[in-house]
Amino acid sequence: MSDNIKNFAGLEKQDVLPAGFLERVAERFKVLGEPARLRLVHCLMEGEKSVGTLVEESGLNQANTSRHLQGLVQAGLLGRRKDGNFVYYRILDPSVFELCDLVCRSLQARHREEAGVLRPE
Amino acid sequence: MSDNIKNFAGLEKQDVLPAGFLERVAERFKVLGEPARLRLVHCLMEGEKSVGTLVEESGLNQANTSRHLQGLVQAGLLGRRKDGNFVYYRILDPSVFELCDLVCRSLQARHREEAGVLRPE
DNA sequence: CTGCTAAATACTTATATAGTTGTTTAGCGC
DNA sequence: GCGCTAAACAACTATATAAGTATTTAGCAG
Repeated sequence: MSDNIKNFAGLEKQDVLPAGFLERVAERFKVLGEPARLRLVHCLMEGEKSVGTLVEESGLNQANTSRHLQGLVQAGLLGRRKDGNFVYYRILDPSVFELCDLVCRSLQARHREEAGVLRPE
Repeated sequence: MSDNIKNFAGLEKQDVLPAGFLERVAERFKVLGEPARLRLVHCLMEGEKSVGTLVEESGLNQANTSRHLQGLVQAGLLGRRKDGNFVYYRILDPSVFELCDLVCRSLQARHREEAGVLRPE
């Protein structure tokens, strides 16, 4: 509720954005802007899981699963743990929960507005 | 802090996600996952502005500005108002503020972790 | 009507990336 | 060593989209 919420975390309006700043923020959004990766994140909300498990639950094939998981790790959202023949992934950055939650609520609100007062479809 | 924050806004873990649900969430993230659009959003955090003003302030050319603004409108994030020869855009969905704020804080936290205690690069 | 300006659109090129398939690497048991 | 499995990687295709340029549309003033 402070007024810096109207800007980018703590930066005043008149501040020039640091070089590459928007690019890094965009990178975060971008990695979540893909249904496949979002699906993996959703699966991992139940806790740490192996790649094989994620393949089963997500419906993605093995190669896609692996690559998307890497993207999420690179973005700092997931953590990776190797145990013998298996590799386990988990959500590292708790902001993921809040980000998804925020978007969902916003979409629900918009949906309600569009539908007037009531109407599931 | 409720436990549905660990999922997608109000959905229980065992719930099957509605068809197209992840796609719509991803769409939201995707539209913010572009530095140019993020820059426009940042400009608009000061308030409603015309396309021309946004062209000046963002450094994007006129065509790109116009097209990116359209994407943001379609996603429901911006509102559009036409007045005579000018078109004014404004932020419609307040969740944008919180989303950007969240990502920024998360990036800052990560940056601090990576740097140990101190070290700009 | 003729200019003039603001914004949107059309068209092109270039790039990025998701998906598929097949192969390779790494770790286990024997 | 061999066989088996899990995960990562490579190579390719297809698609999406950002950027640039040029054009068109819309509204104003005269």
